[in-house]
Amino acid sequence: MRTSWADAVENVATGSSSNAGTRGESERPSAPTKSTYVPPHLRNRPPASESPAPSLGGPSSGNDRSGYGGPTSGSRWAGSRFDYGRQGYGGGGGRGGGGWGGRGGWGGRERETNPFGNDDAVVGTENEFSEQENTGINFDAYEDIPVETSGDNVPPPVNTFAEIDLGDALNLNIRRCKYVKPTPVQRHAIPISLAGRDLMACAQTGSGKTAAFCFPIICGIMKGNFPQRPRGVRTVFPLALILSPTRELSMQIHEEARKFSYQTGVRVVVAYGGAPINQQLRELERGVDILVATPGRLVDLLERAKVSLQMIRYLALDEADRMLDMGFEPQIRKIVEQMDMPPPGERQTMLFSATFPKEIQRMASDFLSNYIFLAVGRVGSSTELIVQRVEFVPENDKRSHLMDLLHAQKANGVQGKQALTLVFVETKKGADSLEHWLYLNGFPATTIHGDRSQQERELALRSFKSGNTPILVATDVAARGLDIPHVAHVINFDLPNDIDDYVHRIGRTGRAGKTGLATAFFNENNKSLAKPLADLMKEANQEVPDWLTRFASRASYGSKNRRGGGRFGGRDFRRDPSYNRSGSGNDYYGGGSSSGYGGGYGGGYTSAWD
DNA sequence: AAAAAAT
Repeated sequence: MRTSWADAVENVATGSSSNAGTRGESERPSAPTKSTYVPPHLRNRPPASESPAPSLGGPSSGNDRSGYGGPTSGSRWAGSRFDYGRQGYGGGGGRGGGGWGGRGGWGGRERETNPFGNDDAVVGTENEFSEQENTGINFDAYEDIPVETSGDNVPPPVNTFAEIDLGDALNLNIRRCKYVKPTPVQRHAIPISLAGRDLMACAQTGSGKTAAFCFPIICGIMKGNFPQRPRGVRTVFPLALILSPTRELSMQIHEEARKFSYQTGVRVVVAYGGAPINQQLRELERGVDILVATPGRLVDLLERAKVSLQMIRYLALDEADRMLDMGFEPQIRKIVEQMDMPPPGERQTMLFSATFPKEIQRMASDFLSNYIFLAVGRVGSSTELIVQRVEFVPENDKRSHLMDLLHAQKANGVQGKQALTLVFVETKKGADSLEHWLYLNGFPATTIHGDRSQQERELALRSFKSGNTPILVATDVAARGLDIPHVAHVINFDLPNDIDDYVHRIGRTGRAGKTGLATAFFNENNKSLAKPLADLMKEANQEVPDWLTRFASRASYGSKNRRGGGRFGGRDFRRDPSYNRSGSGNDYYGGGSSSGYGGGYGGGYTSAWD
């Protein structure tokens, strides 16, 4: 195991007297031991979370679908739940049960862990988990977000969760999550999916889309009557599949989905690379309704015939543009088109993407059936609650400049803890060397990037979230999708080449109703970003320094040729007159660029943030 | 050019 500066620094920060840098995760109090494995998403939980909360829900048997018992008294879903025959060996269900296949759900004596942690502490603790409950949803920022839908017979949006019949169990979890009202993407997407329609949604991270696709899936699985799934074989048959680009994002979706599905009897399992596959296999064999996965690991599982997609009724692709950008298209096509997944029309498919370039359009045509297009405008929080600053910093001055910022930040600490600062750099090597340098200078920093082991990545993220190492140096692995509450300051130590990456990065702050600060170090190497950056800042009512305006006006640094008009990530290309299904390569977004998505963001690309 | 993702 690699010795990490993060470990060393974390120990310093927590006052540990153990030998810096040698104290591995296995020695942490709540860490897994060799005898009892605790999956990543359950580690570091307060002990209270291990037992069901008496105040909410029913007795522990309320999660037990494999027993002989009739409906459990605690669950208001008892009646309907036990009607659809998923509880194994012919319990009280009127449909002559056994439909659960004996291996799904929370079998045997097993108890469902309470994903909310200590329910008694829901109000006003400093517990890091209760802080995460309202993951990044800033409801007030949603009032005037523009939304556009198109397609045949679009179901009308709802204004409250109560208008939708999601069922008592799910409603209770929504309350536990402290969601008071649906976000725009939820208001539109949930009725669409509940109506059984396919959906192509352009929406940003932080718009509440995880719930938007999870609620209908969970609801559908609870209410649905599915054919019996084979048992006694080592292959499992999930009913829903959620694909996402990064491991951390998959973990995060899994954590959220577990909250939404708590005590519904719906079991969510996550599978991603970098973690031992055997533990994930064990989780799968204990039953899975919803599988959350990264593409690589899922392909592995499919090739080993550990997972079959034959029973998939719901497919959700999250951050689809990101997945394409990362070269996952072949794997995604293999999963969706070349394995045993039911074709479009026989499953319900939801495709989420921040942008809508040609490749995504093609994917939408291939994966979706008579879909509804939904575009949600940018979330106000990302631009209005974030103060953006750009400073001209030559390459060689970056470190000392960073030090100045961090010193200033130190003064802003609350409760003896420094405010969380996320520092983005361009390369993995750069991340390590900056972290090392910060460490040498007495700053408690850790780092997250693709060259670190999954264990190190997860440790770094936890350590950052908890405030033990309040400085996180990151590559773009952390740019999108990750929800880290309470990041006070995002520093673009190295600016990205693409304005959308910039937007995603700064979107790590200004979440959950908090204001945020974003500082960027700009120099000659970032010329190409000058114009889009100046435009973006202007539009967000930020102060644009004169020198940046001058850089920007010198324009023509490969002008990005953005289209699509303003506020949306894209538009329904089916509405365009030039669109025809025979597909002559007539590219709505074309702009004459021959470069595809993989060839860098050329003309075929439209930003959600233009 | 870099990053991410299966072993």
